[in-house]
Amino acid sequence: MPTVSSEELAAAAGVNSAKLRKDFSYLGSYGTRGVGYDVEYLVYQISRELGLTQDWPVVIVGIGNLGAALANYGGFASRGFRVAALIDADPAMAGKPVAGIPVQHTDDLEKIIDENGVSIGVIATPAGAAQPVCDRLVAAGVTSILNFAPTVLSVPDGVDVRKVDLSIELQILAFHEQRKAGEEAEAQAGAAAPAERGDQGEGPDGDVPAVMPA
Amino acid sequence: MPTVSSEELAAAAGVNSAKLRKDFSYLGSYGTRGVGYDVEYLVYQISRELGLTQDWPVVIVGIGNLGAALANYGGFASRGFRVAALIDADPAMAGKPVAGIPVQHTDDLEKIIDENGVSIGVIATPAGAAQPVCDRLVAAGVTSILNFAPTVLSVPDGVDVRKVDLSIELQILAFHEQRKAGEEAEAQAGAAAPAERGDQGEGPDGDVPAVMPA
DNA sequence: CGGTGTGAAGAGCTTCACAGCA
DNA sequence: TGCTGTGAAGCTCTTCACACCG
Repeated sequence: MPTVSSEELAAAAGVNSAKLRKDFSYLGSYGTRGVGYDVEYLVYQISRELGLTQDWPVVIVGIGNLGAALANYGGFASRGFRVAALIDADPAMAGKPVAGIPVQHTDDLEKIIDENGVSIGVIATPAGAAQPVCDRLVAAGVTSILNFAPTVLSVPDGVDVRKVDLSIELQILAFHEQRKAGEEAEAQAGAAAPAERGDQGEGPDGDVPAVMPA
Repeated sequence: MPTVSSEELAAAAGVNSAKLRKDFSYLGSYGTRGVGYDVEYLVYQISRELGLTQDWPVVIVGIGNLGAALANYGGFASRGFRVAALIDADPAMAGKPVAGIPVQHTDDLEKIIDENGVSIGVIATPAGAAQPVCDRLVAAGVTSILNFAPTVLSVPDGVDVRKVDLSIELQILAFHEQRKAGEEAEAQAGAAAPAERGDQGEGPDGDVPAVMPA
């Protein structure tokens, strides 16, 4: 498929084609009127804009189950991320390979950051260790942190933190589940069929419907 | 702290106090003018509305690193989730306890769902196994699925799917990181100081700023 | 007086609709 | 003719500002 129209892409993504065209237009005029978008060129332009064509060395601190899962996650490499190092506080872990990368000890954190030119750190430690690890990462020059620990991190200005709470997604599902149950009960009692959202509910976009008074 | 004002909560959450009050008002009028909100009562009301006071049995399918990490994740219990069962296709895993729960074999999936009244399933399998597992979960009565596998699942109407892509958060960080670098270069060349977002970047809300033409 | 609850104004985002180009 | 690129309309979400109440 050498070219694709905004209509096709919009249908695939579940959005309005005008919105898709407007969004693309912010990147430049990469489409051809009467034809559509050249797929290869479009992919390249979007990749470039998102930073996928760059090489981003990252370190993962805290090699428990989650850290190991992240180290093994295949999706990183294809998006320009390179796991430069795995770091853990447990001396017993040191040297052990995880996902083919030997785990290094926390003592060497600063050296590792420096030598690899790392600007993005992933924290997958227990809650208690997160803030100290964060402080050391920042002091060593990391300016973006992805935090999986259930703690709110404080960082100086200029450092970005994103917190991932694995239970939030479950909670959103439970919320919808609860509403489904409520609507069923309502439908039985009442008459009109309740509207149901049919979108593909793609991950992190916080699309919880407004809560109206009962 | 028996009561709290919208101003305090808003500051803690990094949002506007008017928004917070308006949001709360959709749940009912739980505040007291001149005083604020009764903390305990507020917590209860919000918990109830979000479904945290209910018991949600969930099954986790695919007990690799990620599945194990999820099974061990402490945040679930406190939000009303109970890991009813762990399921894996590997016979060698069967019976082995993970997070204190014995892993069961995929063969018994339907029975497990049924006996535990599970309506929420978590898929942490490799990509290839996700759709078949999903189909079986749905056939067995699951109506909400949290998908960690890098695949888009197709499900019948009435079933909610949420897809978590662990690399998306990293990508958002990398995007900001790239912009920081760009802005620095700009600031050196030009004069005006570029605006910088200072919020706590809380997890899944897809707040990527609009991309403007270079 | 202090702080909620909320109508109204404002800002930002989405969709429409069509001019314009291959 | 077909589909992009985009001004303008429409809509939703956010913030303001203040009446009202404990």
